[in-house]
Amino acid sequence: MSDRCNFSHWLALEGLRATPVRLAVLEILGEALRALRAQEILELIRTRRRVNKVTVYRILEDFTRRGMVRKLSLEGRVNHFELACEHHPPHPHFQCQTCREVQCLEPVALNQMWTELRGPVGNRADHIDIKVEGLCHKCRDMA
Amino acid sequence: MSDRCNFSHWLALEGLRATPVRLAVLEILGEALRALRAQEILELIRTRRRVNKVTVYRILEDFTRRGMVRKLSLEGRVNHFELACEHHPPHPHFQCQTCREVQCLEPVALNQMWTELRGPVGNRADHIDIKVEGLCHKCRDMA
DNA sequence: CTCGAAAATCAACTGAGTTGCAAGTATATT
DNA sequence: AATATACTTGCAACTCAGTTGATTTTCGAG
Repeated sequence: MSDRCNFSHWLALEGLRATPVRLAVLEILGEALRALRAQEILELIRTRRRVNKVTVYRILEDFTRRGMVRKLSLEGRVNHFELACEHHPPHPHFQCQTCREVQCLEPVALNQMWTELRGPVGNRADHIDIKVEGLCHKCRDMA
Repeated sequence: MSDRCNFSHWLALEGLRATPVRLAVLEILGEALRALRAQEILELIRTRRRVNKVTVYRILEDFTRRGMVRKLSLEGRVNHFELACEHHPPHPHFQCQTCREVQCLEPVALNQMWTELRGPVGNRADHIDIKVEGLCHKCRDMA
C-alpha cells in the first residue's frame, strides 16, 4: 500500500503524471490509519518538501472527483480524506465529539439496507455514508 | 407541531424565554418538510421580522446543545438543521450531489447495527448518522 | 532545442460561522 | 413603582478552511 510503484501506476491509469506532490498525498493517505484532514496532509507533505496549500487542495479535489479518495463531511466544516482502493473499501466512521478525531469502523453488510434506504422513487443512490458520534476512549478517560 | 403553545411550553421546560426569534426558529423547523440550512432559516425569519444572523446562529447552537434540534454535517461546509422531537425521530437522510438539497428517509431499524457499529472498545456511541448521496429525481430529469 | 500542455505558485478573495462587547428587554427583589 | 439582576439581541470586526484567477514553472513529445 505504501509502495510508490503502485501509486505511479495508478496515476498513469488515470492519465495523471506521477508528480512528487501527488505521490506524497497518496503515500500519506496509504500509510494513515485514519481519515486525515486536508491540513494534516499538507503539514505532513511539508515535512518532506515545500508545497503550496492550493496545490494540495486541488489534488485532493481532483482525486475525489476521480474516486481515488473519499471525502468525508464530518462535524465542523473540515473535510477528512481517505484512500479509496481495494484495500480500503467504504466503511462507517466514528468521530469523537470532543477531540474530533476520526476512527474507521468495520464495514457492515449494507446491501440489505440499500433498498430500504433508497428513498423517494426516482432518486439514484450512489453512496452510503454512516457516521457514529460519541466519546472516544481517550477523551473518556480524561473526563 | 406548528402549535405555538407547544413550543412555548417546550422552551419553558428548557428554562428559556419564549422570545419571538426562538419561536420563529421552532415554527419554521416544525413546518419544514426537510432539513434547512441556517441561512434558509434566517431568510424565512426575515420575512416576518428584522433579525441579526448572529442571533439565529446562537439560538441554533443552543438548541443543538440541548438536543432540541439536530445538526446535520453534510457536504459543503453548510450545516443543516431539523427539529428533534417525538414527531421527528432520528432518521437517515438523502442528499443530492447536484442541487445539494436534503430529503428525509424513513427510519430503519438501527438497533441491530448499533452493537456492530460500536467500534473500538471503550468508545461511547451517542448518535448514529446515516447519509445517502446520489442524484435526486429533479436533477435526474434535468440531466 | 523548443513548443505546448500540464502542474505548481502567488496573492487576493469568499463566505459560513464566531467572538466580544455594548445596548436592550424581561424577570425578580426591595 | 423603582431598582437590581440576568437574559437576549444587535453590531462590527474577525476567523479560517477552502476557492479563484492569473502567472510562472516543469515536463514530455516532436
